[in-house]
Amino acid sequence: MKTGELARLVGVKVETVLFYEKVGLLPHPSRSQSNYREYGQSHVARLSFVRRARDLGFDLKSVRQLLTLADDTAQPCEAIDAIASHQLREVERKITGLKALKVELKSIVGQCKSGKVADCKIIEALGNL
Amino acid sequence: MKTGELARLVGVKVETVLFYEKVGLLPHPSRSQSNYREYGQSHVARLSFVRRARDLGFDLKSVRQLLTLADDTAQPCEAIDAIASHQLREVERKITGLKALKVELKSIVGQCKSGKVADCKIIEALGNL
DNA sequence: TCTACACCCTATAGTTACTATAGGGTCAAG
DNA sequence: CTTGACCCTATAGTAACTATAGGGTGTAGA
Repeated sequence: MKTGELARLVGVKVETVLFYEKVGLLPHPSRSQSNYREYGQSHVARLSFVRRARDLGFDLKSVRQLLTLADDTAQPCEAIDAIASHQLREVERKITGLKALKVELKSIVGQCKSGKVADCKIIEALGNL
Repeated sequence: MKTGELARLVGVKVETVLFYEKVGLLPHPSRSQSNYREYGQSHVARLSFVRRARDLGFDLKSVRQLLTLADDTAQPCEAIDAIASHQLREVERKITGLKALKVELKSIVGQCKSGKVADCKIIEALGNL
């Protein structure tokens, strides 16, 4: 299949497919006479892997590591687990941060709907502290 | 005070101060004979406001809007409230997404610490689905 | 007085993970 | 035979800084 079909199949944009190829996450496919890329099932699998990892919040560097590790099937998978664990901790850290943020925003919002900016609690909260 | 002192005072890098000036979030300060920037209390307040808003997750566009609105103290502050409410909804949306992520990552992590990559549940989970 | 060092200046490039644009070729249908 | 949907490459833009290069300034110690 060509680029557009692969992209549709996996649910990414054509440009993203090209981008992943450029940065080495997707192998260079063979080309047709007219220089069109020709992808097979292995490319579908690889691209899906990348997307799924990205959706789980792994950055491209981690995805690259995971792909490298995944290709060496005889190795123990502690390194893979370490990357995933790290990612889990990162997600937990982000949630904690955002929850604190939410509390602060909640205490601000709705405080001065009918007031003038001069007495706005939001501006006050941002100005002080 | 000069750039380094302002930066230290508010807890940002010198480069960030210069960046905020360049993009119009901080007004151009006056200059000394030797062309050094000279900041006063108003700059400290403005920079603190920007940082605090950024820490609450507002993007620079929103910060710009808030600053513009804050400068017109006679206006009703509904517009300000709207921006903050939107930000609150965004934060809640992100938390929801990250929580789902966390559940998935948790179900993966620790599944195959002592196995080989060939049987790695993490790689499996990323490959399928 | 010299000079070392911390600080200031400008302008430009790099970061992440794409997304968009420009300026072209290819291919099947009407 | 031309319109439209698709493909190609290369380059620039996005957010919000961060880092670098290549220079000037100001002051404290030898």
